[in-house]
Amino acid sequence: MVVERLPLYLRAISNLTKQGREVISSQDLGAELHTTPAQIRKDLSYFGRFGKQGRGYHAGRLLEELRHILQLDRTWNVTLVGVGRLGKAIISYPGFAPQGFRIVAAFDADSRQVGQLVGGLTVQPMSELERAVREKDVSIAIVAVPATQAQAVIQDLVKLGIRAILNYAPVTPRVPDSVRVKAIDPVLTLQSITYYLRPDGASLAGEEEQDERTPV
Amino acid sequence: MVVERLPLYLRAISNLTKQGREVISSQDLGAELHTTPAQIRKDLSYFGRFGKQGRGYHAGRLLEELRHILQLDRTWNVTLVGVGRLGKAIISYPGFAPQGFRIVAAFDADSRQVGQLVGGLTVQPMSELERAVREKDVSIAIVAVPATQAQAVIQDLVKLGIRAILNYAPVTPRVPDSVRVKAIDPVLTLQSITYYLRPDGASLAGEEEQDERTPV
DNA sequence: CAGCGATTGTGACTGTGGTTACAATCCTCG
DNA sequence: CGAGGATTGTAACCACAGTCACAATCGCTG
Ligand SMILES: NC(=O)c1ccc[n+]([C@@H]2O[C@H](COP(=O)([O-])OP(=O)(O)OC[C@H]3O[C@@H](n4cnc5c(N)ncnc54)[C@H](O)[C@@H]3O)[C@@H](O)[C@H]2O)c1
Ligand SMILES: NC(=O)c1ccc[n+]([C@@H]2O[C@H](COP(=O)([O-])OP(=O)(O)OC[C@H]3O[C@@H](n4cnc5c(N)ncnc54)[C@H](O)[C@@H]3O)[C@@H](O)[C@H]2O)c1
Repeated sequence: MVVERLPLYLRAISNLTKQGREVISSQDLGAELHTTPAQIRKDLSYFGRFGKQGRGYHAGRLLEELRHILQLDRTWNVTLVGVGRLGKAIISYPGFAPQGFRIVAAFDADSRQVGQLVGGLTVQPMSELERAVREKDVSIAIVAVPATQAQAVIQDLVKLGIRAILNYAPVTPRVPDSVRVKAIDPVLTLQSITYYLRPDGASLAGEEEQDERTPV
Repeated sequence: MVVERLPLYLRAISNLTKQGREVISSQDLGAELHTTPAQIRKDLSYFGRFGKQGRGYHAGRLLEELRHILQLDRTWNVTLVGVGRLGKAIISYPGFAPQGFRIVAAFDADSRQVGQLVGGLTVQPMSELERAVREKDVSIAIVAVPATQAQAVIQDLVKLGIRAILNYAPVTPRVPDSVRVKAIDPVLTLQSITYYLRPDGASLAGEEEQDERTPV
């Protein structure tokens, strides 16, 4: 949970730095991210003491520390499997590289996709996957194949030694515990959002709006 | 947290149903979703008693109940703002409609995008946004504009009465408490994933691997 | 250099989410 | 129709993430 927030902090600090800020307080960060300063201090203190009382955190220093904690002080090679509509948007997304994630190879099972040049990369056939993972030291894969293919593709990736997967397919794949899988699924997200979209903003869940509990 | 899992249950039950299953136990669901049966029972019991001891849950019944809880027993009209590379992939994604999310209008500020036909929708100029939201009863918006524009666009959407936003832009926008915002950001996701990608799988965080706590 | 305002780091507390264990209940089958 | 196996629902328990409050510390200023 903490770890999921650190990238958010990273982004906020980065933004404030670009605005010329040198020193940043937990208040500043809290305001930027819409959370409480205490939360931020607690999170950071979990990894070390980076601030100065009465002053705040030195932006550059904190950036570096967070990058180090998250292992973002290096480059990560990423491979993409499934270069359909979504895959194409992902490849040509310029947001990965500046953060140290380089998509170094893209693969598709469809021969009509193979050979295409997308975002500076030539789409390769699946038969080349193994070599690429090995030679290019890839440890992260982005999966953007149809749901029916996802489990099989992911299984292959795991066999090749991939250690983390960003999965766009609407499935919950089975992987060894050693492999981290994170899913991105807009439908699931929308499906939970609607829960809160009640006319009155009322809640459900067993009528717990009765604050006086009637003892049996 | 519970609410975020329900869509997962929904999907799993739906899958099992398609495989012909009529009755589903918490075990089955747990196996499918890679969680514990107890977790699932607890979650469900929070909203009511849907199962039968010794048997399990009736798939159809449970599906309906979950849909009702999440307010998915209706159609939701959605609008998309920002029809760039990502926006185009989203519009033409066939996964929304079957779950009751209909993208009924798409908007872009760039006149070169306006008028284009994408996935059965004609891209409209921003000036038409207000009318569409009003006339088509849109309460959810998907935002896929550049980061620099996101806050402004979202502010406008909120003013028009949008109650939920699925935000793809890498910013944490400020919105009133009444508006739900969920972000989808693959970079943030990758940035937290790398934390766990240590060679040995070791953890960091103040060396808490010492299980014997030395009392002060 | 003392006093002051600001801000951190953290101990203590709180609440909530998750796990465990089991009584209650149900279906089936002989 | 009774026994047995299966499975739920939940009470009791546990753990931990988040909140609160404050002493400790810092830089600045006069
Ligand atoms: N388009 C979106 O906005 C969107 C959003 C969320 C999730 N998704 C999911 O992402 C995935 C891809 O979506 P899309 O719209 O790009 O679909 P798509 O059909 O356009 O692309 C899928 C690509 O995967 C390739 N493929 C199929 N089987 C393969 C295999 N075994 N190995 C390698 N490549 C294979 C296909 O040739 C195709 O190019 C789907 O699972 C979809 O549900 C898409
Ligand atoms: N492409 C991806 O895979 C991807 C992944 C994650 C996040 N994102 C984010 O999604 C957003 C869009 O990404 P993209 O790759 O589609 O970029 P893009 O530049 O291809 O598309 C952005 C679109 O938004 C339009 N736009 C700009 N300002 C606008 C405004 N004020 N109102 C309405 N429309 C406006 C532009 O005309 C353009 O068509 C960005 O914030 C990006 O960071 C993209």
